[in-house]
Amino acid sequence: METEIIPNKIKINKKELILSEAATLFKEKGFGGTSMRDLGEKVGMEAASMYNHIKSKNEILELICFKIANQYISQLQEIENTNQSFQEKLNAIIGLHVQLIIEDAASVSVANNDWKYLSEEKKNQYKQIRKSYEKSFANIIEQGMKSGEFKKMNVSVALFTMLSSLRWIELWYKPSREITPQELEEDLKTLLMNGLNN
Amino acid sequence: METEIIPNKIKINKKELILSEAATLFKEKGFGGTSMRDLGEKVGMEAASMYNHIKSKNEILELICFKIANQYISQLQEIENTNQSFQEKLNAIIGLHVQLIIEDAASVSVANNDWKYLSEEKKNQYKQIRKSYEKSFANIIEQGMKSGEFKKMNVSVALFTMLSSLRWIELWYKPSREITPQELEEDLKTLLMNGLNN
DNA sequence: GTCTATACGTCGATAGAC
DNA sequence: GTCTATCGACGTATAGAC
Repeated sequence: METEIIPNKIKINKKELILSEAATLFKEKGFGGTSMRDLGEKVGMEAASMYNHIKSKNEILELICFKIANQYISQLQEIENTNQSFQEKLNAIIGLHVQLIIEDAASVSVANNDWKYLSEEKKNQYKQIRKSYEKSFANIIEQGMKSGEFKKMNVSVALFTMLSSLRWIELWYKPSREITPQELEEDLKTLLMNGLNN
Repeated sequence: METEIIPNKIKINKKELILSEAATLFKEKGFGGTSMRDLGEKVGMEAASMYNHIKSKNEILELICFKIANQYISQLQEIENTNQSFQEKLNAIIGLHVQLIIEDAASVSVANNDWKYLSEEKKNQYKQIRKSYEKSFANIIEQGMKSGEFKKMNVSVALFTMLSSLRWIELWYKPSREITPQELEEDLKTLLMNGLNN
């Protein structure tokens, strides 16, 4: 392991550097719009040299997408296994999304937008993971409707409205915005749980 | 004009056919993932032959993106110029998005996702149009907050939450879904204006 | 492990016959 | 207006020197 610690900054190895720069570029220009030569330039390496660290351009995409997918899955499971009310669970999910986006906006963006460029096999795997995430999420909503905590409506409409309300953050949030992550999270919870109407 | 009417089906000319098939393919595989040869196959024509109808692959993208952008802009202006309450105006905007997506989901998807592949000049034009749309939308939200109709919160958070809540429909809605456009619109209005909580 | 050179495919687009 | 043939650019990836 060549990882070493430098004051206030974790120095990452070449492979991690490639993945990190790739996420930034894919977010900006899309997977198809980013060439290995573009990426090499950012990494400070000829395109050919990167093949000593990764197997293919597609492997980069896979590593990014599945890293994010696994984070969402594992954290959702933790939320599911608590004894909170359904309302509290939904609030926790909103917090989870805000947190993951703020931690690594570029990778989340790639997972959300460029997964369709995965190989057929990996794409199917990815879709299955996503589906299972949506199913768990939908279950919480549905149970909350049955318990009377939530309004009764089409569960898919509620699910996808919440999911996409959480996705735009990745496109919009920058540390320079005049809003803290805490305020962002607060407003989102208010809006989704109680609506805009006064 | 070689357009002619066939019972229950409007026969469109070659250029419109190319644009329509392109929107479907771009939505499915992305602009970068779709080759002119792919498109030619769907249209029933060699790739080279399409250049008798369009100037370039990029022109196809421009025509799709600006057609949609102009529809949103002009219809938003109509809503702005009415004497409704701000709440009613927001409801009308929700209805506008549902309607445009149901009319032409593929083109809306392309305008939302592939605009970044526009030429530098056209991309700037597009971003400006989008910005002006967002500004008008934000004004309605802000005025409603001032009038006391809406809860006071960060206007951008409210704006982008609403906008992205309306975007997922394009990815999800199919006529085969067990929900009518009317029910979809109704649930969206309830959720965004009054929240999920009971 | 990084480089240069390059193989080899596919891309958008054009030329010119019909 | 459609075709076949093809150009030149650029894509990913590999080979082999250092």
